[in-house]
Amino acid sequence: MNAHIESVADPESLADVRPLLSTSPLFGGLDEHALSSLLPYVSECWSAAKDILYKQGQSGDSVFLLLEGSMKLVRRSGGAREHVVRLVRPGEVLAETVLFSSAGYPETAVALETSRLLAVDAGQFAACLRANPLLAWKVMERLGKRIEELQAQTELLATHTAEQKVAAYLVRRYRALGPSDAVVASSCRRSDLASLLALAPETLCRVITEFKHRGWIRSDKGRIVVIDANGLEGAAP
Amino acid sequence: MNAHIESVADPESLADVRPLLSTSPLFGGLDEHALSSLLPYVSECWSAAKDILYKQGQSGDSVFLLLEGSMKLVRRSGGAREHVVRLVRPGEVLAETVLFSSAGYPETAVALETSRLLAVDAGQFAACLRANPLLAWKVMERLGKRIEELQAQTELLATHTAEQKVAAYLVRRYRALGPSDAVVASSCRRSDLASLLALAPETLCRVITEFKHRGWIRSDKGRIVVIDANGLEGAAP
DNA sequence: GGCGCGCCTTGATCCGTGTCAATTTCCCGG
DNA sequence: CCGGGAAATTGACACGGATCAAGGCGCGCC
Repeated sequence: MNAHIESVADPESLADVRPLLSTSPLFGGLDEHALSSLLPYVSECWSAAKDILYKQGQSGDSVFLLLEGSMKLVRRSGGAREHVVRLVRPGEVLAETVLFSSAGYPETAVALETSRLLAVDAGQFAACLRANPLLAWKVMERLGKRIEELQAQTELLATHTAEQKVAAYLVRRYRALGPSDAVVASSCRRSDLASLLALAPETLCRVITEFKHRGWIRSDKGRIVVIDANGLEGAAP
Repeated sequence: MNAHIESVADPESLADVRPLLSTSPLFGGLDEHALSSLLPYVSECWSAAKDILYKQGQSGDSVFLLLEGSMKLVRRSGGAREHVVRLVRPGEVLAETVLFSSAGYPETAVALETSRLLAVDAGQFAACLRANPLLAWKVMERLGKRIEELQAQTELLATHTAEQKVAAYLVRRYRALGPSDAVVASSCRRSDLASLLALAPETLCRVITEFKHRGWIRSDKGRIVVIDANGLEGAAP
């Protein structure tokens, strides 16, 4: 049930990791020396669908980079109420805040499909950051992006009408993926998406059927495909 | 109407700036050399009530540290609808994302009362970050805190009932200030607070009077004083 | 010190969305 | 290929909060 983490001592794994690092958005552009200093603390890691990669509150000893697949980050605050905070796609970083906070993982990470990740030891990574300004700079850029995403998310939740929330979300995802790929939401249950947008699953369903009738999107078994981005934008002020 | 920025060449100002820096949460703990390298790019800066410190979209050339007073950050997205994104208190940093993004200031900063700030040149500060790993580390910690705050804010907005939103906000502020100071919201209009919580001003008003009747808070002309934090917590799941 | 504007407050009404419940579809295992 | 269960859909209904409208208070300006 838990994620399988490849041993760092596995030579096969080590051989694989380096090219993965250098092509990743986070570590790309680092010089040879920086990459080598990081390498011993990086390991490949797989999660099958529904696997829990880490649990909220658990002491955080790794930061993750998602290579393939997708994951959802779920947070349980106070009551029994559980809330999807984020959907993670390839190229994104999970559990960044573990680097600074000693409170452990702030949320639970669950794989939506079979996923491949890189796990980076948090303590060693922090040490590398202090020694390598270029790497530190890249991490800061990444944190800045996360802040912008979160601001967009708060704005989305501040919107009152359900149609605006969904339209704004679809447009944002559509733009982030580039117009080449119109598949916006995939491999996540409707109820997960609803939770992310702070909507009841039934409401989300109604909005989606409405948008389909207007010819803005197409819903292809679990996937949502954007057809008319302009139409959606008109509904998301 | 605009903020008054002291010239960096003003010797009086320069003399003042150093102790301000070393006692600030962001720059405190830096060695002499780092402080000195930063000093030429830091200037003191005042904003009177209702002054605009910077405007959304304007090219961002400075990051700010609030020393005294309070400010609100307002964002206008798409439509004419304006939305308060954040209330800033002394010790906090404004416009951090300007360091990484070239899109200019992401929001407009308005002073709620007479406020004193430090302005740090963004380009020079970025250069210092690259040269000084300890400073970079402090900035990253700060960014991590902002991310946690934003996550708390999204969670707050995802809450559906108005009472829960207000109670959660008051408790969060109360804890952040330490139990010594029970004055949670001050110097901001009710409508600003309502906008921050994505509520209609009328609704916020009703909730506040309700909480007063329950003996949880006291509302003293523009200020809100927490009396019974436990009671509030009971309403904020 | 009095006037006037703007904000807070209070009241009444309506719409949107959460909730509950029933049915259908999808997915996976037998 | 068929069967079971979970998720997705669709419908009916009630409730919370947004909206509209009016009154009261404080504050700044003259």
